[in-house]
Amino acid sequence: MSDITESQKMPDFLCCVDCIGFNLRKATRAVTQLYDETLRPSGIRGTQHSLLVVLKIIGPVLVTDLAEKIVMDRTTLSRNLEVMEKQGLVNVAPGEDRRTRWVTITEPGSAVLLEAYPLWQQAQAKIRESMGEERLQVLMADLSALIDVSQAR
Amino acid sequence: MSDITESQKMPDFLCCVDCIGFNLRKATRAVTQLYDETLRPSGIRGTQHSLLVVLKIIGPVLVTDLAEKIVMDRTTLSRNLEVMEKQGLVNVAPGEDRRTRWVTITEPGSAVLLEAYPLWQQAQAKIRESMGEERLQVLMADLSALIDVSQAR
DNA sequence: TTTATATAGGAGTATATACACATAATTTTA
DNA sequence: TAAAATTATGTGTATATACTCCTATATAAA
Repeated sequence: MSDITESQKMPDFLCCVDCIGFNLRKATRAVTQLYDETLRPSGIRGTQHSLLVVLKIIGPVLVTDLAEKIVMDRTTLSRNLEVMEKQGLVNVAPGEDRRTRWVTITEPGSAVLLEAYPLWQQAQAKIRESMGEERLQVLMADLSALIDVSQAR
Repeated sequence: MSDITESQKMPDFLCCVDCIGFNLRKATRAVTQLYDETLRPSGIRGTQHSLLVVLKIIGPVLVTDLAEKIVMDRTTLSRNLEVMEKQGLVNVAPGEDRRTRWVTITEPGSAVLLEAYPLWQQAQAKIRESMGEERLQVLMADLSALIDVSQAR
């Protein structure tokens, strides 16, 4: 067998099905669907729920700061906030520095969040009870580590 | 303190930042960006790369079967395939059962996949070397378990 | 103080995602 | 075999995602 033949051999790509990104996206699709479905009676999705939660805890906050906090592209966050502002869930208002926008959860937003709470608990409990507490703690730490290595430049 | 006051107390939502869905999406955004950025010279994204890999290994395959295999909504897959067909990466052709469509990776699709291989390896290695092999094995198993519990009805 | 640079955000475009509904073809049932 | 049920897929609509380019504003430098 010649070296040329050896070096030109087509890989079988079997190892590529272990792609971290692929498997993360796959799991995220399934899990997001569970949360979305469970949250449906509240009228908001998982993404919106998470955004309201963060705003409730750390808001008011600037768009760019919020984006960095939740590891979301600034423009993605802007588009998401646009929808939620139309729905009356959040308020986006210019600051003293007129380049900036302060994002705040509204009173209706807080009400929806409260209404969604038992629903969110239900989805969260389903996973928690199946996976177990310790396993989830490890998973959370690993997800955090994935963010760190992915953002390391 | 009365029972009514107690029961009406607003939760602080701090526990909600441990939402599995939220943290999964957060990590997926970061990791997907790493793969997308690394794959950029090949002209395809992580999602498309994964799709080509699966097609290379198990194709030709019907749309619905492929969707189930990769835990993706059938209509989402259709939309993604539409783009990739326009780019000449895949072929979608009707089967004998005229309701069905067989999806196949094309010759150009295979070529792109081969070109993307070292790039994908680079992104994968970066994460692998940072996280370690055993930790990743556990993570993969946990992601798989998340899919199972999320889809359990 | 004018100019250069940096920062915050928006707009255009494109892919990724999925639900509700519709259609066409096949299979099952009466 | 004709009607009913099932199956495979497509369409309309909406949110989620992010890159590139652009504008407005503020800060630093000359």
